[in-house]
Amino acid sequence: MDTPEGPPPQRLRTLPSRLTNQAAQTANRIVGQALAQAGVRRYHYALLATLEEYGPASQAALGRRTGIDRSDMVATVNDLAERGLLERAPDPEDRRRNVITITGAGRRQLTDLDRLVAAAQDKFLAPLPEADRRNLIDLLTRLADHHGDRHD
Amino acid sequence: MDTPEGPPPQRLRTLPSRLTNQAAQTANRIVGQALAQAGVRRYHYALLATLEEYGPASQAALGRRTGIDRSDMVATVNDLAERGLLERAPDPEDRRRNVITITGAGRRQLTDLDRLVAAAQDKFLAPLPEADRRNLIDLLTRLADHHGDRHD
DNA sequence: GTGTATTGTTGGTCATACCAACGTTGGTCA
DNA sequence: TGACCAACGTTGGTATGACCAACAATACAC
Repeated sequence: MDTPEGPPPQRLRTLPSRLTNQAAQTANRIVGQALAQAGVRRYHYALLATLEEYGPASQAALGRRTGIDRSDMVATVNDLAERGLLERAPDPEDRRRNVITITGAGRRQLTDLDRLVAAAQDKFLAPLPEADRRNLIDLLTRLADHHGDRHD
Repeated sequence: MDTPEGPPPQRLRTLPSRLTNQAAQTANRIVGQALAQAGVRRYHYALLATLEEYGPASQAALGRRTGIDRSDMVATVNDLAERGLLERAPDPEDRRRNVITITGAGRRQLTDLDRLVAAAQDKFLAPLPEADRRNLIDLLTRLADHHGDRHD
């Protein structure tokens, strides 16, 4: 066999949306595999990191910070609560809310995850020297800032 | 109250994999909406573009070029065949294969899609001046080239 | 000829990202 | 005080993309 691959068409080869997607797919594969070593997914990591940085918060507030939908947040909190990585308690000051608090075990788990995620970033960005990495982060940040506020 | 939004945690804010994902999500939303105006999805566009550029090919070959899985290719070809945008015929020279050929209607549709996709790219990259766009494409291409050949 | 590979196809799985609707609760303001 | 409206957690969906395993038919190599 000798035609294992042919290049994708010109039209797609340099299409920014497609390149971005490919990179995201690669990143997700690498980060996903890394997190899987600890038995968690991206949502879990994002939630633990947010809790540790901002302290206890309601599910809705956590959803706003992480970009995770309210309904998906329910399942994510369920998962982590079952493992004792966070606690869900009714908010006495507003009975509509649950207060979500990270536990000691959660913090310890987060430390491990940080290490795994950092290694994954390095693998993802392997071909780029430091200056290019900063450059990429800058460009993507500008895209995120511009599109961030949902102006459709 | 007045904290409708808070920023995501520091840990996530500059995480390359996350920034890449956000950008990809934005791109997919924009491109997806554009293609939806013509009633198609990304796979459909990729397939039509590949057919037009390389001419008739088997489903497996098309899958290799586009990165679409064989099984997903079946459904994609089904969709487009039903609409008369391509034709599926058994290959007389290799009876395992189907030869997929784009039709005149397919070419016309592709012209429209090209226009929609181009506009979507522009919307996606709106905050970046031309030099930065080229820069971004370059960086992402280098990532794709490095990760392209599945070296896990 | 026998065994191996490829092809199209079926029928799944998983993760992410959404949306609509519901009952409960809080807050507004008339 | 009561009527509305908004926010919350929750359930139960949907769509898309990206996979994987298995199968019968066919081609190819030895």
